[in-house]
Amino acid sequence: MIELNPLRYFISAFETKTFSQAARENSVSQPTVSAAIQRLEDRLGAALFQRSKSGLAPTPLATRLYHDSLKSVAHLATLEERLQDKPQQVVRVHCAPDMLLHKITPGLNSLRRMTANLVFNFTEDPLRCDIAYLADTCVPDAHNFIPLEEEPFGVALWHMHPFAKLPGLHLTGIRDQPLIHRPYCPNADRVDLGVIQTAAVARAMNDPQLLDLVAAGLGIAFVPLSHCKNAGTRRVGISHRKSVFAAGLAQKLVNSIGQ
Amino acid sequence: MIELNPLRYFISAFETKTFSQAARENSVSQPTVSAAIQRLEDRLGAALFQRSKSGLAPTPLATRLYHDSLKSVAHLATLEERLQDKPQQVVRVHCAPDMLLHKITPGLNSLRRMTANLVFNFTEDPLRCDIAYLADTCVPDAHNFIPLEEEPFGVALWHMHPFAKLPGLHLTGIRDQPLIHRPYCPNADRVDLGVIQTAAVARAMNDPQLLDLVAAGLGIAFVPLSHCKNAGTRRVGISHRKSVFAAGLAQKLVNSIGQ
DNA sequence: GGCAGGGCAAAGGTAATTGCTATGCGTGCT
DNA sequence: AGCACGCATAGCAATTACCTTTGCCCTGCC
Repeated sequence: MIELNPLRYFISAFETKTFSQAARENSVSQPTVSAAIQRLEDRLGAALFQRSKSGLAPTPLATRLYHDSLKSVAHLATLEERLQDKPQQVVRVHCAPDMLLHKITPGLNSLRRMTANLVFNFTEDPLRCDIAYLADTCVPDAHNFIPLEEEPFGVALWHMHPFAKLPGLHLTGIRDQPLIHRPYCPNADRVDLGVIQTAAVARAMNDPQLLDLVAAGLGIAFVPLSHCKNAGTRRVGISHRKSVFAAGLAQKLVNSIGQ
Repeated sequence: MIELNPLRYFISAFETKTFSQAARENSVSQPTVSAAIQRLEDRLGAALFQRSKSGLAPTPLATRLYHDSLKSVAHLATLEERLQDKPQQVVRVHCAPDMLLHKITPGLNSLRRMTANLVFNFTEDPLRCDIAYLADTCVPDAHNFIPLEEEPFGVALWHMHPFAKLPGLHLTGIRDQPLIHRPYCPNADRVDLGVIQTAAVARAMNDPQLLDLVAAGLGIAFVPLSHCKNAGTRRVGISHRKSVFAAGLAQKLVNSIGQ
């Protein structure tokens, strides 16, 4: 009999492609996930993940198992709450325009899977919300915020940009580049303004939009390094900042995401 | 997190209304089922069964839990086999005309719930089948049969029959009663014929049919005691016989049914 | 090239869970 | 009254599930 917990660990691992993240999402240690998935594989007589040097690759069997078990596992995981007539829980989520939602979506996902009758309402208001994902420089005083991590800034470049292949980059080399501004970013003045203002080609309204512009080759932009995953990028040290969460269900999410 | 096994025990208990039968169906001891359901109730903070002196009565909560969890549990219970591409398994079942299917249906049920791609094909042929439910007096020699239990015979009476309220019955009292014959029963000659042949009012083709006739008040019949659960009945000691199962998946079924 | 960080696996120890047997008690049937 | 059956309790054994520590490898950074 395949039990529920191993399947939960597997589902998280399959979605995030890392055992460590799966462990965090399920509030267990990484070896626990390793062992559980090992047992699963032993029992099925075939591998679920290809452990290569650089990350995990799910096998076809894993894909089948995932799609086959997801619904039932999620359903049983929320059985308890459902039977107790829990009222619908609305969680208001705010994601600042200079933050990328995909950083917290795995956490939201696992939270929803474990909670019956849960609805996420996204809001523009960082004050009247249960979870806010924003830079610590714009944390409202009254709120119970939790520091998440620091991340260095870098330069986002079009993947075909000539600089994209350079091993490193100097600020001086950027002077002539068309720059896309981030007026909504609390650190915008510390990054953009100190370098060059004349070559501005656009003023975006949020970072996803901005990254689209970069990816289209319109110009370069100063963004947190983690924002450059999709568009080709090289980094240059400029400053640091912290990302933080608001209270409410936040602690669970922090456990799912932070280290 | 509510695990799978307790839910399986609960589902069996809910269906059969006895913990002991649930234990047999799941190949565990009765205290195990008791404890598991106790834990379930503790966790939910409410009773699932009303333990009265005469049997179990499921609470509304139990009904909700049953319908809510049945599908998911059954789905996950067969995950393993499904992932291993088990071909469809056809199990040919024979139920003799003098046996009542409902005796083995709980076993069939739990077997199907634990097995992926399982189909029961019912057949009239007691030789070419995987499971046969029949009296030991008609067991084919070559087969690997397993004795199930002995059960005494009795007299099936219409529930409004004047005899139905008597504490006991003598064979002499039956002489004048209209009798329904069971020509398909291997012991028919040992029961019917020894008593009276003249008052026969019908010759049924199988026991379910016969019991319908009894329930309609057409007459009385000699049948195994367990056949009289629905129609009002009083018993008279006549003879014993054994019921048995054939090989194949039979052992699992025997565990589910026999003591 | 050297160093730090992150991720996976293996080993050893601990605690909780799950199951069993044995027993007692109350019912119902004979 | 005696017997069979079903549920609950108690005490016990064994598995398991988990954690921490450690080591190794890869990657990214200086």
